[in-house]
Amino acid sequence: MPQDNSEPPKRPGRPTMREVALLAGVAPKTVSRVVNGVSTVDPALAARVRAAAERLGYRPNLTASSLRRGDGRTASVGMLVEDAANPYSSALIRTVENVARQRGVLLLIGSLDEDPARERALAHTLIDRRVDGLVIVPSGRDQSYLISEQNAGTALVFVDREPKLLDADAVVSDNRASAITAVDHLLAGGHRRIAYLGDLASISTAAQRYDGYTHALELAQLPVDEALVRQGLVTEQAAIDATREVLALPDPPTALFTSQNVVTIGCSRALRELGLQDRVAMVGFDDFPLADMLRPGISVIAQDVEGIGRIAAETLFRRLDGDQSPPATTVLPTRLITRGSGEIRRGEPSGD
Amino acid sequence: MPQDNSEPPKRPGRPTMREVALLAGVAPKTVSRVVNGVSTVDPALAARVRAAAERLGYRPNLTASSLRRGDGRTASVGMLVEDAANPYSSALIRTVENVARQRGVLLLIGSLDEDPARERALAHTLIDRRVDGLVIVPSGRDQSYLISEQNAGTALVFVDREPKLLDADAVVSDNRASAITAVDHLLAGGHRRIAYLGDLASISTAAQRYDGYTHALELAQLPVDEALVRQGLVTEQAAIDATREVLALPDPPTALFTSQNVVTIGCSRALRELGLQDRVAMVGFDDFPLADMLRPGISVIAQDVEGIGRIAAETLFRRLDGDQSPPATTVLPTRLITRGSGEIRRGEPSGD
DNA sequence: CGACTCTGAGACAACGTGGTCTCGACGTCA
DNA sequence: TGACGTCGAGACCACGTTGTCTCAGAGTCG
Repeated sequence: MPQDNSEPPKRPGRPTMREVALLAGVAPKTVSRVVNGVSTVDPALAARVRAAAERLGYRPNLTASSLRRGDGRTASVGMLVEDAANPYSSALIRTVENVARQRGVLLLIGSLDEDPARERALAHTLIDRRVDGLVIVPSGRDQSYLISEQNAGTALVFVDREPKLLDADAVVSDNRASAITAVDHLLAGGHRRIAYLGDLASISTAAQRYDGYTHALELAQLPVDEALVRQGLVTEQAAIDATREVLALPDPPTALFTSQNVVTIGCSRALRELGLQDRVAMVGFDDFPLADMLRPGISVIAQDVEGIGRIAAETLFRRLDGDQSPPATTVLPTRLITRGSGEIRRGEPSGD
Repeated sequence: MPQDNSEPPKRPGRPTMREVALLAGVAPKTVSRVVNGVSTVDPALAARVRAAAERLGYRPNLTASSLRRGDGRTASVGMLVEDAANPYSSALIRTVENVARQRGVLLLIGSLDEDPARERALAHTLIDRRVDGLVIVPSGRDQSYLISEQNAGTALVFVDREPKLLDADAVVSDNRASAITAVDHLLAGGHRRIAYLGDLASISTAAQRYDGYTHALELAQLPVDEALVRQGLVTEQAAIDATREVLALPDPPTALFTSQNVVTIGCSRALRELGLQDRVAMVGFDDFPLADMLRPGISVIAQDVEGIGRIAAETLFRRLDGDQSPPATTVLPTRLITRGSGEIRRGEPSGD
């Protein structure tokens, strides 16, 4: 029977089911039933329990609950991205979050900064917290360390880059084909000397984009001039420097293909500084905010980030719901968005 | 003693301490000691335990651990922001993550989309997972629902906006003074009709910025013309429409003060469409990527987002380390960044 | 050499919860 | 009316871990 003294609980720490049970005059198990909405509880009893819980400020302990529960699910999912602050990663996080929220699942996030050691360390920390699944944009070249986790029932979905030495679901863009599209677009503008500016060649997507670049040139029966290829550009400043250097060559490129966000922005900055933004064509990989507001607008290969995130999340939850089909890679198409910078023809300044 | 059959564990689920103990021929408690690096364990025994753990692919269960541990800490912190995808929120997340990582603490994140109901719901979900602390950019006007959690020992730090009906630490920018700085800057350019374009007046920071706007005008002995004030602009499109409307007035403003990111970008877009970007001055609140690459560059009041995030995280962990001093609000200064748009003088197009 | 301390490892219980089983009360029907 | 089924609530224990206590064996010292 509920007491009627109205002081708040003075004991430090949090009230437990036992205390609620004591106050309501029932067994802890009955409190458990009420909290979990089991329908066989007498409505009057349930009301008493709820009142007691309310009075004590009781909150169920999901940690204990998931420990005891049969399936051991924690209703949380880990997400490892390159850098939570960059637009691509944060858009991905938000999209996965949207899907997860509908299931009452929370996201644990971590940034890897392209560091394979951190990938392993953070993945393990997440696993030690028994997340139900992991969404990973991998930094390393070997995910075999996750095999035992996969066997133990942790759902794994890779995003942007496929897992290595591990058979798991992945959701990626068609990097090679998209790079070919970009370079073809520049070739159609009459360009014959097209530079490639990209980040670490060790990143598989970067490698695929470079592969597309060389392939497109070969198809056009053009040589790949090593002098026009600059890789390993990690910072905006590196991209700026590289752009200056290739444009200072005796026979400079008339167009640039940039393999990634940060590089694109750096190149764009360099072109502006040199006053060449209307004379040198540029197509970048990855869209970014305000790309349309620059003059000229920056033409890009846009990935379907929301689609990628949504499908990744859906794939993950399908696995958690018991889908046993063999792991598969979903390849999403990209889109060439023409805004001006990519439509500058050889020898003709943009009319913008 | 370790066995030497080398098959991987076939049992479904994850190996536990007991199984490691069994394989190593020790008591579970000894495994616990080894895992936790207790130094009193015989090195040879510890090595045997580690080998057994390795062979089984054992990973400690932090869920169970934190349940049993005296302090009940989970080494995780919840973070509720407006929208994980927006640059301000994602920068904040990343900064807090950096501090948290040094302590091996993980971040659980949630987006509120300015929905007070979601704030409460997500805060409770995080509490049910027994996060050690919460970093919140609040959406609602009442955080008293957190009082019991605060009493129960959950550390709380509010960011960007102070808590209401709750006494807790906060880290904010000086919104009112910064708005005055912005408006003064426009007044110094000779402007007398300055529009205010802002988002929901119900958001405390927006209200403070508006307050600064009116105050600056009053100090200059100028009237606040209601026709030049547009609030509740939540989307970029709303900002575009509002900009068009105020500029279509019989006596249009010659300068705009925009209270927030999305609004600033919308206004900037509208000015461009109208061809007025070099004639109408603009200062925005909150910096954003590429603001310097537009023509003219967008002058802004920049918050010290990294400072805010870092101090918020440090304050949180100081509380978790036992700091009992009364809750305090840390106010961080902002910085006016002049890039062109705010330096357009009345009646003179920018020379940019 | 016996009583002492000290050290390292194990036995035991408990953290907060939910699965399982039990049991009393009640209703039903022959 | 008595045997049986049903149903709601509690007793009991286990989930994986660690705090506490115990204890065997080694070391120490008068």
